[in-house]
Amino acid sequence: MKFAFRPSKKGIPQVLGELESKVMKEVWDTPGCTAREVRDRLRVERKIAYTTVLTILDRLHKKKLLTRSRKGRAFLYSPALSQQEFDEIVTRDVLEGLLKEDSRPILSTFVELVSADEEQLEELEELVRRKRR
Amino acid sequence: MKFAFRPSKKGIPQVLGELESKVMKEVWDTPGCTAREVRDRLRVERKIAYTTVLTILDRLHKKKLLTRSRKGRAFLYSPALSQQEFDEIVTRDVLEGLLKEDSRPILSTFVELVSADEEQLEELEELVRRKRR
DNA sequence: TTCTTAATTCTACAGACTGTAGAATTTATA
DNA sequence: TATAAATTCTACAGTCTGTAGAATTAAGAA
Repeated sequence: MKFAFRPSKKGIPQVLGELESKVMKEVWDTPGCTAREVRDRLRVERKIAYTTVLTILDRLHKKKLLTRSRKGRAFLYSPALSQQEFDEIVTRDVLEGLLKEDSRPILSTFVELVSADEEQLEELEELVRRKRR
Repeated sequence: MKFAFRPSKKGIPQVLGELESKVMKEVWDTPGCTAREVRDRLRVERKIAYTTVLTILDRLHKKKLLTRSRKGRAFLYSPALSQQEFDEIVTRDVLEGLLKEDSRPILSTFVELVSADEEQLEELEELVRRKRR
């Protein structure tokens, strides 16, 4: 996958557009759904054209985030990855991207941020300990 | 600052465009330089119009990455931040962005990636130890 | 088989970001 | 005050995302 990570956003929109994110969420909630189903569920929130949803589904499919199969004349869309897998890949790519640089300042900034929460720091310590045996 | 981080790139272009990155580098190398100087130095590599360089300098100034003052009829451009400061902010923002999510998987992915290099892992261990007392 | 209609595909435009650069305008100084 | 240098203005292209109408395709009904 090749994406831009927007630190200022929260959740999936750090990586996908707002509407793309909503559509992904619908498909994660209901794998194997049709465009019409997605559109109907988005419609609850606000007015949106059916073809807009189709375009987004198609773009997510081109990005290989959705798979699809035919049922009658409609497509059934499913996630290519679970949200956990997706999150994992994003985290990995972003961290690898950061660690391309001199790792010293990254390590220290990371530890500093993690230290803001005592439990997080303990968790980190434990993880390091386990690796270090 | 508000930026998108592109993990697939390397260095400053993870955050700025290619040309913007080159221009920043020139200004970091020679604080207080003029547009003409930057253009002349970029010219060594490839053909580029003077106004293109001006546009980029102006955009970087609008992004508050460059400051400028007048000298005669020309502007002198200087970095608003050292490259170290810039890198630090990027690292911080990206890590904070990641840590908005459930931190457990991020911690473990981080430790996993860092473990690929024994020295990095030791460094991390030391940093954690220091925080922990 | 042909028709109806749901569904898809095609096309397009807008706004943000980046690269690119000519044209018009301003201004320092000879 | 004229001129050359510098800036500002404007604009277009390509990418990404949001938006949606128009045209086309094809499943299922008659």
